[in-house]
Amino acid sequence: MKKPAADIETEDTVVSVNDRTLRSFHGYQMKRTFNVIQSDLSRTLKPLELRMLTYTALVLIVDNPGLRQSQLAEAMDIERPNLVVIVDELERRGLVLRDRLPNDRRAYALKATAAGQDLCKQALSVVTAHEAALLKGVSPDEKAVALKVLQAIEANRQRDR
Amino acid sequence: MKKPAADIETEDTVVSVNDRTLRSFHGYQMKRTFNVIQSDLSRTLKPLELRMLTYTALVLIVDNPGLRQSQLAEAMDIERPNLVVIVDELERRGLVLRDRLPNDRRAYALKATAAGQDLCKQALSVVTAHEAALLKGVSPDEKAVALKVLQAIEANRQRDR
DNA sequence: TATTGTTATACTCTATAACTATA
DNA sequence: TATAGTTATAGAGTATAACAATA
Repeated sequence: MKKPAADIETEDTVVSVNDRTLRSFHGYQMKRTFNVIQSDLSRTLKPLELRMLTYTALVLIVDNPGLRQSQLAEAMDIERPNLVVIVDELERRGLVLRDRLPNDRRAYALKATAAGQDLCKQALSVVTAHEAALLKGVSPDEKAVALKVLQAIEANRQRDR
Repeated sequence: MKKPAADIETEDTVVSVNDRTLRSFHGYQMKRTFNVIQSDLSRTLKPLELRMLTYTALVLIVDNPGLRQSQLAEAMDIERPNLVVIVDELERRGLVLRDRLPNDRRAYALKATAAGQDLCKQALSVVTAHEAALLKGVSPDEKAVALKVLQAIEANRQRDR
């Protein structure tokens, strides 16, 4: 069983890593937490044969029919080339369709099939339950503040300098 | 220039992705935010030839001399095999040493060299400045709540089920 | 037997350049 | 020329099994 990083106990010493330096290094906690979310969510979605990326893409397509791939990539904050294989996978499984836009034959209008909508609904329910479990003991107010901080960090992103 | 995911504007439509489903999917925002931290931090550390993982390992070794590799891996929440190459890199650059423990010849006691301590100090200062920039507009209270939430998520981790 | 560090390996995610077809 | 999607590719992070040395 793993122990929290704050104090690592060994048979004869206690190594405190939660000191001056790392207390101020939020990236450290962010990474640990993201690891937890990523691995727990992967396990949660595994029975549905979805990963975090394919799940996110599916939800976005279901909720935004007609979305272009480049819009979807932007919404997911990934590069367009990396989205191609994700949409490929969803399309191969019959969950989404690539329709051509009538007015711009370069782009696709992404749409979920009935199967895709169905799987999305199932996935949504297990993910919601999973997140509720992870956020147990956290009040709605605290959740809201945390989300606001995450969004602030994203807004403060330093671009291309 | 990228736009926020909440509303994706195109020439003739506005696709809202910030709806019922994704508002409740915190992993989505976590991932976006972690991407920002990861890529910004990589750029910040690049002049020092450090990455997030090598930086974290170096800080932990500097602050916890004598740490074993398995303890360090646990503190960083990564698997032991993945830590080996990280310590290899730091050792090759003369930043840390692998001393043998006298009472357990299987394990190493990790220690930072003078050069390692020096680089750690430099890295710490650029990372601190970088985090301050990312957290601009966020109050200390909000920061504290966010950190608490992250730690709660980690504590609620679902293991091996 | 169990643990520390290691090797090898596979999979996923990320990032960039260059191509095609359309605009 | 610019944009949408694609291909190819490289790099980084993560996870597991199996091994040697030591406990």
